[in-house]
Amino acid sequence: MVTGKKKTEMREDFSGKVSDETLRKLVGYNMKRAFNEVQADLVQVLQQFDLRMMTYSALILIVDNPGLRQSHLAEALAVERPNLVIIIDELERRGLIARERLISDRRAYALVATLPGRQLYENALRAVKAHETKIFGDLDDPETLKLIETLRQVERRARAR
Amino acid sequence: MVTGKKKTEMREDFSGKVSDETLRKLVGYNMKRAFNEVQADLVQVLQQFDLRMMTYSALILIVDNPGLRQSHLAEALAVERPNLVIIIDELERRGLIARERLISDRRAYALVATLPGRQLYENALRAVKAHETKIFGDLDDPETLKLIETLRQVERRARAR
DNA sequence: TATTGTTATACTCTATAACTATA
DNA sequence: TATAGTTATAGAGTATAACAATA
Repeated sequence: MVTGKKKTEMREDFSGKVSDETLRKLVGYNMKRAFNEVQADLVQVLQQFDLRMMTYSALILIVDNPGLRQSHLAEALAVERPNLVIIIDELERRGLIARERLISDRRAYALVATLPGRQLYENALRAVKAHETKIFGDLDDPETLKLIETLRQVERRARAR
Repeated sequence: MVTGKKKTEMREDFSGKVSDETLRKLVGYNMKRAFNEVQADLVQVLQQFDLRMMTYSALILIVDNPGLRQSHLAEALAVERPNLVIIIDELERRGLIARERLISDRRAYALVATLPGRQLYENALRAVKAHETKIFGDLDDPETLKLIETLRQVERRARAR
């Protein structure tokens, strides 16, 4: 061996200098690592409101779209219907939303937010925006808007696989 | 009501036009949705090689860093040690890598890729790069490099929470 | 027959505590 | 006493099949 080092000695020289160049050249890997960190911070923010990411996303869509059905909510959030049931159960049990039977189609529910639900929406949104500003910078900056645009384009292109 | 529509009628008008403006203004939500789609495509690509995302990431680092220890690999991949064990088990069982005891510290293993492991690395990497080019465009383009740089910056800022 | 919401279930990913063997 | 790897386990998140009520 040219370096003069023995094989077994070489194999111990990895204290903190592992090469991850190959992985770091892949966009997907960097997306995963970045999102994991963002998510870890967001989870802590939402914990203060006793919300998880999916329960909060659902609450937002229900407040913004009063009366929508579970099936439409599931589609909008890209969640399977069975998984949405427990999310809605939790929001309803906490009195943040209500299931109202439709007269025109008695199979379906119209989902509506309660006053406490709308208040929690506002308070949590303020905290989430602060969290996002901390990580991404001003949310109205051209650079942030460009990032969102890029991500949406990536989503579309990956969806059209 | 000004529109003249009854409440219950309004609550059915949600066929495909759910407003998700609030969520779509949040960078994190767009990251999640984009990554979910990218991941779904990547999973299919790796399935052809009987690899999952974590087994493939681990294989890459072992090939690129012959002799590294499991603890260093776990740290580099941001995976808890117990979860890495089953990943390494699988790679070893398939003859893609080997655990070699260190003489200097008989608690630790040096992880090394086998020839089949290095060959699978090459073949899978070719497929993964094709998948990434399909979704992100040319991987050497300034725009792609900029996206990676942005993601890494986001990762650092979120980590420094 | 088809659809809405539901139940049951299973599989993956991830996180923690405690053990063993070595240091 | 501390560290490397391991075991067991539990919690999320997600996916599918099958059912009851209704269309």
